[in-house]
Amino acid sequence: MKRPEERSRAPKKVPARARQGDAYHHGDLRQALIEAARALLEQGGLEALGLRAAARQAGVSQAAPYHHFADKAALLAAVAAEGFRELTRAMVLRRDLETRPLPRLTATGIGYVAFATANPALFRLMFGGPGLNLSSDPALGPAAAAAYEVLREATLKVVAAAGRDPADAMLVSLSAWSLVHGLAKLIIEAEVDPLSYGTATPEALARLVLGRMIL
Amino acid sequence: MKRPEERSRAPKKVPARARQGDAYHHGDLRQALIEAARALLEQGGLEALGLRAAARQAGVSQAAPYHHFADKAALLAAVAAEGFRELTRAMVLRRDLETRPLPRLTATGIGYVAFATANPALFRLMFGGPGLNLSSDPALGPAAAAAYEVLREATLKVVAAAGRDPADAMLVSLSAWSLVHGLAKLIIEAEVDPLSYGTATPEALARLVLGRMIL
DNA sequence: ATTTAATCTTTACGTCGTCAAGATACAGTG
DNA sequence: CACTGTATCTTGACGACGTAAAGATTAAAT
Repeated sequence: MKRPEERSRAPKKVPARARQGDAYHHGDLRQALIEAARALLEQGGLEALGLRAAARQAGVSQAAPYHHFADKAALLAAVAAEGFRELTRAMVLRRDLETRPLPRLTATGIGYVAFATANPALFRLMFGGPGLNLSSDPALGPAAAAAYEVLREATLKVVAAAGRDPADAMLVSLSAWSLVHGLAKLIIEAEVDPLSYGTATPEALARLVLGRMIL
Repeated sequence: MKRPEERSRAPKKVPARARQGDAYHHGDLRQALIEAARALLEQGGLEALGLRAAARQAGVSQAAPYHHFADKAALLAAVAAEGFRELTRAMVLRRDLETRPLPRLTATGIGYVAFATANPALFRLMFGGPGLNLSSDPALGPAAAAAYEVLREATLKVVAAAGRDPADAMLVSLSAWSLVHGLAKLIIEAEVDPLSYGTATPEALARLVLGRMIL
């Protein structure tokens, strides 16, 4: 009984079928567990997400997940990594609606906040889930770095277009990241209400805050 | 057996002594539990903090805490509330070293980041501990609001001194809060290393980022 | 067709949050 | 001072969780 960390995970020689009558071998339990975890996350928040609950939701015994994930943290990391990829998509999607550097940066930031507020439990998991840090899982760090890279690149272009010292770009990126991350977290955790600021949606509030941002 | 939520908590008619030989009645178990929780938090992080563990640390049986806290979330809320009061002190302390409005605001923000990075587990608990939201406990929301008030007041003064529209103050406050909160969270969770920015301490990095802040 | 390896199940252990029932000590009344 | 109520603490138990070990079942390779 080989344990997941020692198994080759890349080629995986997929069984080419996932026939339904097969009660024993599931087909792709790994993905099913990730999806089950996502569903639990959206319905009951972080506390509702557990290994046994995910196994139940996937219609499988409680110990089955251990053939696909080393432990609970590994499942959470897989879900979080998927979250970071979705966050990246959310930012890129909005960024590409604009052409000039500054609006592109602003749109990227709005995408960040929009994703976070639309998926609060997932966002919470991504940053500081239980037993989870960005360097724990080998796939999690890169996924997070890719997301940040979108923000970093956008600020870099703005700094260049503004004729600023490129050496400042790193700090500007960090500031921008801090601003959008903090705003997202505050809306989620501290229950900052967009309505209190005369805006209907979190995106609109993000637009207001980011509009005040000066390099 | 009255339950804590129905008990009068204010006057409390303190037993006037906490003699040591008394193995049964503890003296002030409530405070002892809070302190035990704080110790667990600092040593083992959020996951190490549990009702049973706190009871063990306080040298008391597993069910004893239920005479002082309705459930686990109530204990966490008490610890978090204390955290918010300490955060407030940390900000006020640094703010009062300055006299001009803008440096006072900057110092307040640096205090925020310094406190968060010095007490990462506590800060995590304060914003989004398990089963904890700022409106769950009747004492938690006010403690958090008091902390924010320090930041809000500092930005208000700066906005006034700069001759800006006071109506903007709310948004400026939110932006400042977002910036320091995001920076603190990123240092804690995303492992942003101050050394990568040529600074030795989180405070120094905060000073750099906040130095870029323009109203 | 036989073997090997991967996947899934059952059973079990220790820990956790929580509850119910009982023991113990304090506080105020007569 | 004795009595009584009430707050506090203990023991014991229940169900849920993460995890491990050992066995059953199926797929893939020889």
